[in-house]
Amino acid sequence: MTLLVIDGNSIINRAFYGIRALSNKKGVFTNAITGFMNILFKLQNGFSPDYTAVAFDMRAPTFRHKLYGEYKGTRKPMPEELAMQMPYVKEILRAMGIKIVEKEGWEADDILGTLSHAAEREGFYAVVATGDRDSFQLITDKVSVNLAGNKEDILYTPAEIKEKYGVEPAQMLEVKALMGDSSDNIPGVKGIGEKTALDLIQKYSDIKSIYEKIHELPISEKLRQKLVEGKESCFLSRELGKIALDAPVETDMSVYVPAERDEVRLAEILTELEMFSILKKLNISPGSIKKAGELAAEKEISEAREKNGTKKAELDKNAFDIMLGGDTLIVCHNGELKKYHSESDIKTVLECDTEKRTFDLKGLYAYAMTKGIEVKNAVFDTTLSAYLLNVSSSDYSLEKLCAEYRVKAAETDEELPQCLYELNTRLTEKIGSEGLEKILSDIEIPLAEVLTSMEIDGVEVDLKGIDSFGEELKAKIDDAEGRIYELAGERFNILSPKQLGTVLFEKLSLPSGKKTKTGYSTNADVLEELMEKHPIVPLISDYRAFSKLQSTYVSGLKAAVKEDGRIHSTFKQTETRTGRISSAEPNIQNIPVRTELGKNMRRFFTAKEDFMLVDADYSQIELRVLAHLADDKIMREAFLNGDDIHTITASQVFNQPIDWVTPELRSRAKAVNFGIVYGIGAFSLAKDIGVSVAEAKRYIEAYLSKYSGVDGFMKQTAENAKKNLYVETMFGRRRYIPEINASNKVVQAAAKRIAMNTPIQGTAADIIKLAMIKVYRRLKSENLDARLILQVHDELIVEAHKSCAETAARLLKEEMENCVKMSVPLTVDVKVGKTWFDTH
DNA sequence: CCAGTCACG
DNA sequence: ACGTACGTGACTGGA
Repeated sequence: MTLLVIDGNSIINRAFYGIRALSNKKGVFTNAITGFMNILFKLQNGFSPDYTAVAFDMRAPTFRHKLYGEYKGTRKPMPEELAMQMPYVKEILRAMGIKIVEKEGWEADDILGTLSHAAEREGFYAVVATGDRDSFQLITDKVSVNLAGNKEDILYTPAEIKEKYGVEPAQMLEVKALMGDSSDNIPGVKGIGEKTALDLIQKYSDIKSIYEKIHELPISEKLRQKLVEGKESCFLSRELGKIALDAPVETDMSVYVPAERDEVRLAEILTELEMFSILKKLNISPGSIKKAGELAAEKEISEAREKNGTKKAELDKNAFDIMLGGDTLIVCHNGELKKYHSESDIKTVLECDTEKRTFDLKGLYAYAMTKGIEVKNAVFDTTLSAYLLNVSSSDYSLEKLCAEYRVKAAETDEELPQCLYELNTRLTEKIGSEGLEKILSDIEIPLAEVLTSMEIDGVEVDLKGIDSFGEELKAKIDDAEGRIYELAGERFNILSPKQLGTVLFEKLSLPSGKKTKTGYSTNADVLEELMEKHPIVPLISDYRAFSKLQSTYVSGLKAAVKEDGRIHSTFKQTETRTGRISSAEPNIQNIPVRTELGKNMRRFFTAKEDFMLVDADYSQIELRVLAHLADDKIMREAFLNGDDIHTITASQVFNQPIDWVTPELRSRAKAVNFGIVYGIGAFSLAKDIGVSVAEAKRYIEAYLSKYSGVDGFMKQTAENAKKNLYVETMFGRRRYIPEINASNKVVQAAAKRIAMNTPIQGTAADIIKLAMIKVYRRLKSENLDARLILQVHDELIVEAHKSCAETAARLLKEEMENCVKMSVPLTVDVKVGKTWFDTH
């Protein structure tokens, strides 16, 4: 028979600090709960205990704790993010039927001691699971300690302790009496550390024996003096460190046999916490999950309806719920599922007038477009809706969504129609109650078609050109490499930050500034500081730049070219938290442009024969969005006048007439403008433009006092975020930011910056998405031999036949500038060229 | 698989 | 005293 007794506080504490912050959408943190549950599973699987108990601290001002108070009273209070997780852990344990043991005035440690001791008396084995080593004194032949959450997953037995510390487990208390424990505020003997303490106890067994013959011991006079002076503290420490074996808790083991678990309750709590992986590990029956889902959904829906005055969604039963599985089209209709395999059948279904609710619309378009099939009347998409409802998720699989929206997941094809219908109903309701219908129907759904078309078209690349550029780079890399080895006096891997750090900061003794978690920082900022200090530094900087170009761009792009001589990047529609689209395999949105050398890469992105590239980019779209959202008088005026915004900002911030603004001042003002958009901090601004932090602080203050609309907008946005736990773009796209109320100041400050930046970046993203849809449609309706092929956040690229390139250019500018009405004009610069390089 | 680095808007 | 601007994706080295 085995008893598992867990130190709840200690394990939860470990989990909290060991796992990065996780939270559900409502801002309940879940990292400690998740960590605790995983450790609990591991312990249950590892030891298959017959009895289980979880102990928690309950400190109260009893006599014993008044004694403690002097020492332990100084312990930091539990952070709010951790405290809020405690009741959930307890509730989960109760639902699992696991006994919680706590007693006013007693610490978890004492309960561990008492229960393990009681188990031993019965002749049982006991495993004590805790995060700290205090409990080693409890170890006996029958009681072992598992240091849960530790890397080395050792089960500590008397033999282990003896081997590791050279003393008996019971003597660990004696050791502690000497060395103390700073984390527990146990003083020990001043000046004695672990080594001396272990040595003394190994030789003399316990503190009593030591002090009995303290004057005869063959030890240094210095040590003797320390011991004599620390005598009182030593005996007190022993008392403080001693774990009780007689706490007044139930010691009849039969109480700790787990009771039957309440599956519905478990499912309820875990779905509320959005802890689906744990839910899965518990193997809860689908019936219970469904029941819990119904209960929770009912509650949530009625709450949402009450708040928004909306009524229950009734989805059209005649519409199709559609999914693509490989080359098979799965169509659910009125509870029935049909599969279509032949292209002509699929064409008939997709092109019929019946309304369609899809799952992964872009995927469906990808299939359809390549076969010349249209998708008619797509009115709803599961994936896109789920994205709009929670832009921060990284998994929009059907399985995950069913769990998140409390719909019973389909285990067989027969159940799929029900599942999709219910899931889509839930999503439709939420889209409605959060005001996201427009953004779904007018932006994301039509955009899916545009993105698919762009992916299919791709962009032509000049392979020969890339190759010869690669040759040039190779020569530069080899040359730099040779010189670096020469200056360093050895060969090493220059791309290894670790090896490079050793060479720069140890061998060459250059002043090392910043450090990273793993060693010296060697990033571009650090190298910049060292530029003049040693001739090897600029070479390393060059070597890095050449290698980056070679590996990511030359080799990377070459590998991505398909048989048609074009690159077909994937545009991801549900990836970013701000509403931007992202590009991958290869990423086409980070092709070099800022350096002369890197810019050359753009020569290899070219229009096909007889075609031209038409490149149109928004000018300062984010600042214009800010001027509009903040309704800032001065900033709006500047854009309405067509003034240079950075010059105006310089004139405002530095209090200079416009004509007196030097390039240097303009450049600083530009950095301030960027900083404002990102949610500025004086430290970073100072670093960016190379002035003192005090100076940077003055700039920001001046900025916000001149642009008072911006100041008000930022304050209002942060306030709204705190109240709602989300922020919105001009079009209502939402991002939840639960961390906005974090007690950790650093976390909260970061959340605040996100809150201020997201409406700006997100609105700009909404605008260009609208522009893409308009441009796509117009190119089509006007029958131009021109296609939208690339998007780089504020820039659209069209490949147009040379005969209509100028027409396409005018069309692009017109659609982009007029796609939304704002209180400031949007302006677009367009250029036509054979290659991407030529259009800049 | 993560950390560090660096390319873009 | 601490950590320090928003949003991405790809590559390399090294545990």
